[in-house]
Amino acid sequence: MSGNPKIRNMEQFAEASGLSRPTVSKFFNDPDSVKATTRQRIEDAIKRYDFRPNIYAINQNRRLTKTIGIVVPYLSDPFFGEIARVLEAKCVDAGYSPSLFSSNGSAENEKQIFDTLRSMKPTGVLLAPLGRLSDQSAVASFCEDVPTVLFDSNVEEVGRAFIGSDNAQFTARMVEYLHQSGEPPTFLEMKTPPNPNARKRRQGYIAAMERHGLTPEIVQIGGEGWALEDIGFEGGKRTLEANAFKTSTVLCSNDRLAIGFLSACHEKGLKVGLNGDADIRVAGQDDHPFSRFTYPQLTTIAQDYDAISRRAVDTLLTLVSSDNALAVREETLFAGRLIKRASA
Amino acid sequence: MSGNPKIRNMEQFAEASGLSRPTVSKFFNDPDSVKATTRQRIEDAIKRYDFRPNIYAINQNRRLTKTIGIVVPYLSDPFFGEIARVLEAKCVDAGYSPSLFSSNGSAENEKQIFDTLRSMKPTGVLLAPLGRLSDQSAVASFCEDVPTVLFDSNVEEVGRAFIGSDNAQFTARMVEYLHQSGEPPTFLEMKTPPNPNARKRRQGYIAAMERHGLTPEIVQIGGEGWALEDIGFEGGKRTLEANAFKTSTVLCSNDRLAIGFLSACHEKGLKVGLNGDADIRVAGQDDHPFSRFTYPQLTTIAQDYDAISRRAVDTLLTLVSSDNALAVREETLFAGRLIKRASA
DNA sequence: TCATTTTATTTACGCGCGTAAAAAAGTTAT
DNA sequence: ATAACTTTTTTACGCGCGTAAATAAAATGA
Repeated sequence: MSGNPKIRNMEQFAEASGLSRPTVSKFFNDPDSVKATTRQRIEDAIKRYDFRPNIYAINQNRRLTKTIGIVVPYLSDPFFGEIARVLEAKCVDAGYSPSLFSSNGSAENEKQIFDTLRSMKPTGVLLAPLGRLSDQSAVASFCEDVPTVLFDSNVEEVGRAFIGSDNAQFTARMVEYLHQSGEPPTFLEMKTPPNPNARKRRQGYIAAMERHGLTPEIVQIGGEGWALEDIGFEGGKRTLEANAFKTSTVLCSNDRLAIGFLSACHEKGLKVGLNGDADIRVAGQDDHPFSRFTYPQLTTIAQDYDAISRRAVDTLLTLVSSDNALAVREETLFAGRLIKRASA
Repeated sequence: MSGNPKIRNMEQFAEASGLSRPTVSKFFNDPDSVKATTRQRIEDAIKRYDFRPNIYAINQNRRLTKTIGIVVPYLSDPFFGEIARVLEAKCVDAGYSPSLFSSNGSAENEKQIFDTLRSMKPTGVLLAPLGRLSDQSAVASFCEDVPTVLFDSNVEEVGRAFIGSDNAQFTARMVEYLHQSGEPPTFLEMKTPPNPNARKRRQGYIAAMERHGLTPEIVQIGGEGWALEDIGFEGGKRTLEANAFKTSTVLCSNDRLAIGFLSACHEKGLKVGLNGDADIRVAGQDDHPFSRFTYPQLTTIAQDYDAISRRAVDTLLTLVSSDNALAVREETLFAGRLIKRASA
């Protein structure tokens, strides 16, 4: 294939394929902008010499960088890993080069990523901010500079659009189910959760309970950071020891907390499940990839990964293709689907 | 801070800070290459104008791109998520800009990433190849073109170095423990595993069993791809139904398989554990982040994440700083640590 | 203080490509 | 075949920076 390795730039490549450099340049910007026969000649030459234009030279001169930044708060979390995977794929499909970053739970990292992204001059950015932990003004000013679509966790009035889950619906649906199938749940959450969805979920829980004429029962546990399973385990253990649950049905703010809490239940010798011989029912929210493999399998509300990521990319693309003219900042919330499994 | 937003390039920045462009350029290449007072003036000016040189113009002209590519086979796998996180941090510490890619289990993606990386002209690349699924010649030719250190899964004779775990030691240690604490294990693995470590682990198992004068018992389950928990669950269920385990101690090729297999055991009503009243003992390998939260908690061998990632980055950096003169391709294998938990 | 060394400036070119304008060549319709 | 259109070529400039060589200025040292 690469018979002649002597091609070092577009000039030489154009010469070797018997065309002028501007024509070749035009092709690389949009293969359909040249005549079909010309295009064929170039594509043949590409195979023959396997030439690729220098991306740095391209990006230096183009206003449209053809690159999209993707930022998630914690890539080791399979939830975000999965989201990132889908987002990447969709960007590639749309002809963009995704560039992936994880702030790893640190606002300092997040700011550094913003700097890097600014200097990359990307077409647009898909950003799942740290939330409460973020440097709010840093996020806001970044979104001013770069066309950004927020996802997963919302920051009011910031970014061109927000795509996420309808957290109020999540908890409402789950409360309804738990209530009907036995007993209304106590809500288990962190006192200072790293993810801003937590607040919406608590509010949703309270609202749902009150709609049913029930008294909300909330247990808040300590801990900081993103080691949510550990926090759920430690906090759950302490709470169980203190006998602080008013009911024997627990709805956790998210699946990772629930996964830790399940461990705490096991440690305390509690049998978790829906059946009559069980001591406690436990439910989560998110349908985390591992929630199918807990024991018992975790009842939860599934986030619509695919819809969220598809819509996020679509929104960003229409945004940047239409001269950034999204009249009004729109928020799209997707409903969750109840996944009944053995834990509740 | 950004009082004067009029600075658009290094020329203007140099003027605004009362210096010449070459001096400023020198500073950005190496802040210590200019006099302390000059450096201070530039650093003040940076804060005042928050100027950052155009990375595309920089990279076009420098041979040393100051960027390092990181490629993993599956980012949604928390194991690789964690490795990637540590690698990224270490690259940043060393003054490089890491660029993260996941081939998501597809050789096609992997090749595309190679192309992207080639055009990025990175200082070096840290690559965990897909292994068996990789286009072997694509991997080899890429490693010819770009200084690459392989990690996690080895490809013979390819790349400048390999850093990974001593898989033979892993299985040997585990077999020894399981043997001494009860009964030697049957080995559970995929018939066609996506990760090449699997082969080494099987061989290690066989060797270890024979060293103890025992007959190796291997159960291979079907399935393709990276949904290892599902594969472990489905295959495990079928195997249990067929009563195919010769012993009631099972060593899984990796933790994710084990996590799925645990679910299969629960579904079949088997009690997993070390105690006398348990039906079966299950162990894994890797110390996957979730193995502490299975029920029962998974006994496993811990990969030394930190040592592997630290060594991988170090090796790459010395490699590229010493004119790529690593005399001989070196392979570094780290031993695993036995983590005794409740499942075995 | 003057000679020596270190550091900064001036000047000038190159990197690989985008892109605009005008001219040339090729294509299609009548 | 001629006019009208489409596509390609020519020419030429610019992007923002690296970098080299010669020169000038500043710091150091005895």
